[in-house]
Amino acid sequence: MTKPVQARTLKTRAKLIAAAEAVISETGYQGLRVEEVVKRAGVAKGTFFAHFRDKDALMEQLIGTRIATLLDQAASQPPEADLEALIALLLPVLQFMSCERYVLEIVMRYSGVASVDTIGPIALTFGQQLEVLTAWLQHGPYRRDIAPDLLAEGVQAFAMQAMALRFCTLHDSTALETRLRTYLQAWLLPDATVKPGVKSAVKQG
Amino acid sequence: MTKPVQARTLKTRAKLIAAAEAVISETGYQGLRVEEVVKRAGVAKGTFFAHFRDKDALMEQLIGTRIATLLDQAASQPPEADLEALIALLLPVLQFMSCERYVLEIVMRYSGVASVDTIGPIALTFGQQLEVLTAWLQHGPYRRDIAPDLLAEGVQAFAMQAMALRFCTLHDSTALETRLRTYLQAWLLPDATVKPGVKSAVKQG
DNA sequence: TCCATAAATTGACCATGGTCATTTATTGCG
DNA sequence: CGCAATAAATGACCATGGTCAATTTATGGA
Repeated sequence: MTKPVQARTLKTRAKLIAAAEAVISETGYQGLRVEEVVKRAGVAKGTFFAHFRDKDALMEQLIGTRIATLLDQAASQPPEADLEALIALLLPVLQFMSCERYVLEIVMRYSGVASVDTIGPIALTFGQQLEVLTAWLQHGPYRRDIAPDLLAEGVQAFAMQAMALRFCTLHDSTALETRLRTYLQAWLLPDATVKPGVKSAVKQG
Repeated sequence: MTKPVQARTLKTRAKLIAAAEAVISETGYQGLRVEEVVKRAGVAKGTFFAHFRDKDALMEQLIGTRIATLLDQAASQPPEADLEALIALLLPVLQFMSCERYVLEIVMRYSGVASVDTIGPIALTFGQQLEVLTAWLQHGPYRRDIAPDLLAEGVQAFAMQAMALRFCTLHDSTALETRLRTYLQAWLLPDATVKPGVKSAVKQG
C-alpha cells in the first residue's frame, strides 16, 4: 500500500487526455473517436478502457474540468445584487454546456448522481454551481418566500430549459440569454414583470 | 402518384412495430435490439432502416404514441382549479416519461424540434402538453403576472427537473410527486408556501 | 541481484447500430 | 399478358464502442 499507482499510469493517462483534447480541438466533442485518441496517444485500445470506464467517462472528465474552471472564475467574483449580474455570471457556463448538442447531452446525463460513491466530475460541478448560486441569490432583491436551495434549484431547472431550447430551430437560436432573462425574472422576481394597472387586465376564467 | 405507398409497406411496418412492442414488454425499452426486432418480424435488417431512420426513430414512435395516449386521457378531463388536481393530471404522463432512464433520455433528446419539417412524435406531444396545461392553468388560482405560455413552459421545465432527479439516488427516489408539488407551488403560487409571520423570519444577508 | 507478485498494457475479438449495391416484388401501360 | 419502371426487401459489409485472456513491466523482499 506504499504506492498504489505507478508513475507510468499517470503518464499514460496524461497522454490519453492530451490526445483527446487535441482531437476535440479539431473535430469538436461530437467528433471524438476512441480509435483516434489511442492512435495519437500511442497506446492500445484496451489501455484506454483501463483508464476510463467508457467513452462517456472521458467526456465527463474533460467537460467537467472545463465547467469547474468556468465556475471557479464565477465563484471568485464578489456577489452582486442584480439580476443582470447574475445572468452575466451564469452565461459563460451555460454557453459552454450547450456549445454542442452532444455536450449538453453528456451534461444532462451526468448532472445527477446514481449513488453516493459515483459522484462524477459533472455532478460535482452542479453542487458547485448550487453553492455559487445560493451565495448570489442571498445578496439579491429576490423573493424570500421559499428556501434559497429551492430558489437555486429552480434557476438550474430554467437554465436547463433555456439551454435545451438552443437546439430547437423553431425558437430563434440567438437568444439563450434572452430566454434565461425571461425565466429568471419570472422565477426570482414574481410580480416584477407586470406593470401596475395591467395585472387586473388579465382575462379572468 | 396514384398510390405512393404499397399495402406491403404498411404490413411490414406493422410487423416491425408489433415485434418491437413484444420485445419491449419483455426487456424494457432499454433492452431492445434491432437484430431481435427484425428476427421476430421476419424481415432483414436493411428493411428496418428503410422504415425507420435509425433505432431512435422507432423509439420516438413508440414512446410518442404512448405519451399521446396518456395526454389524450388528460385532455378529456374537465379542467379543475386546484394544484393537486393539476399534479394528478400530470403525474401519469411524467411517470411514464421517466419509467426508465433510457426513456427519459429519448424524451429529452426529441422533445425539441430541429426544424419545422422535423417535428417528431415526441415533440408533438410537448405541444399537446402545453395546450392542456395552458387550459388548466387559466382555470386555476395561479399567478397572473406572467403570460400563460410562460407559466406552462415553466411547468414543463420543473417537470423535467423532477423527472431527472428520479435517477439521482441521493434524492430519495419515491418522491417524484412530492418534488413536483414543491416546484409547482413555488412556481405557480409564489408567496403561498409561506405562513403569515414566518416570511420576515428569513435571515437577511 | 533474482524472483514472486501485482499492476499495467496489449490487440484480437465481440456486440450492435447502420449502409448500400443487388435482388425481388409490384404497378401501370400498351 | 408481357414489359418497363418503380418501390420494397435483402444481407453482406462497415464503423465504432467495448471485452478479456495473454503478455509485458514494475515493485518489494530475501
